[in-house]
Amino acid sequence: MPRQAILEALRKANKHFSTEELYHVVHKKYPAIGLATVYRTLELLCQIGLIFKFDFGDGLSRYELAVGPDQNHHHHLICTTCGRIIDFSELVEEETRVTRELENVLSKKYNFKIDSHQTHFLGLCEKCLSDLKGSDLSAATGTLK
Amino acid sequence: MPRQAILEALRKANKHFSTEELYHVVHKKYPAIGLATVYRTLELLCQIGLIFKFDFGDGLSRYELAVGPDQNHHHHLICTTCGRIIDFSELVEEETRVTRELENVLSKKYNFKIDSHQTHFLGLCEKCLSDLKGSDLSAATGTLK
DNA sequence: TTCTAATTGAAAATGATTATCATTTACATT
DNA sequence: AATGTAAATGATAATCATTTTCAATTAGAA
Ligand SMILES: [Mn+2]
Ligand SMILES: [Mn+2]
Ligand SMILES: [Zn+2]
Ligand SMILES: [Zn+2]
Repeated sequence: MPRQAILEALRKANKHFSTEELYHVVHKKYPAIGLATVYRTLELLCQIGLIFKFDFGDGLSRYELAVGPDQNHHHHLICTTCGRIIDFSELVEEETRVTRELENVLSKKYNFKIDSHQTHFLGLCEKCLSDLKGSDLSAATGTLK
Repeated sequence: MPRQAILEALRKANKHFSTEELYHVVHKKYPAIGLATVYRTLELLCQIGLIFKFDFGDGLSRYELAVGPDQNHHHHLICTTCGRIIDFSELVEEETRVTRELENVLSKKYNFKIDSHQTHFLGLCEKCLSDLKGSDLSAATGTLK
C-alpha cells in the first residue's frame, strides 16, 4: 500500500520531486508512511524504470515519471545560480535521431546496454541574467552618492 | 599556491576526480593543504569555467578539466550497477550540430544563457551485463545439486 | 491457523559538503 | 622596513540528505 500511494502521488503532480517533498505529499493520504520507505520505493521504481532520477545540483535527488502516457521525452535547462529548472522538448526529432545512432554505435563498441540518457544544459535563467547585469552595471558605475 | 597545486594536479592526471581523491594527490606535493580549500578551489574553478562538475550517481561530486588543449568534448556512459565511467566522443560532429541548433533555439525562447551541457547514457557495462546473465541463468536453472 | 519471507517505520549511523573562526598570507600604502 | 586591510587558508564543528539497523507488522503459502 505505501508503494502504491507513492506511485500515485508521483502520477498526479508531475514536477521534479525530491524525496522529502514526496514524503510530505504522501503523508497526507497515508500518515503512517515513513521517510525510509519513500527512499526505498523511489529507488525501486527507478530500477524498474518507472521513474527517472536526477541531480540538478541542489544537494538532493529529484525524480519524475519515466516517458509514457503522462510524460514525454524531454531534457532540462538548469540555472546554476537559482536552481530553476526548465523542461524542454524542442528539436526532439533531431535529438532522437542522433541519440539512436549514438546508442547503436556505443552499445556495439563498448558492449554497453543503454537504458536511458539525460541531457542537461547549464547556465543562467532570464531572471538571474538580468540580476547579473544589474550588479555589473552598478559595479562599473560605482556606488551612487 | 594551494590553488595552483590543485589545478596542476587536475591537469596531470585527467580522470574524474572526487574532492577527496584530489585532496590526497595534492597532499603529497603540498602537505599543508586542507580539505576545505580543495572544496573551495574546485567550486571556484567550476565557476570560472576551467573545470566541469559531474554527478555520476555515486554519492559524491567529480570533476574534470573543461574542454581545451588537454581535453576534448566528450560525454559519458555510466554503469548504474558498478559505477564504471566510459568517456566517449563518437559522433561529436553530429552532436555538436544539434547542440548548437538547440542552444540557439533555447536561449532565444527561454532567454537562457547556456554555459555548458552534459549528456549521460545510463545502463550496464560489459562486465555487469555478463554478471547479470550469469545470475539469470542460474536463477532459471536453479541451484545445481 | 501456522510458518516464513518481504515490507515497513522509527531511530541511529554515515558521510559528503558547508559553515565557522582564528590564523596566515598577499599586497598596497605609508 | 613597518603598517593596515582584505582575501585566503586550515582545522574543526555543524549540517543534512541518504543509508543502515532492527524490531514489529504484513502478505502469502502451506
Ligand atoms: Mn523534467
Ligand atoms: Mn570525462
Ligand atoms: Zn536563475
Ligand atoms: Zn558495470
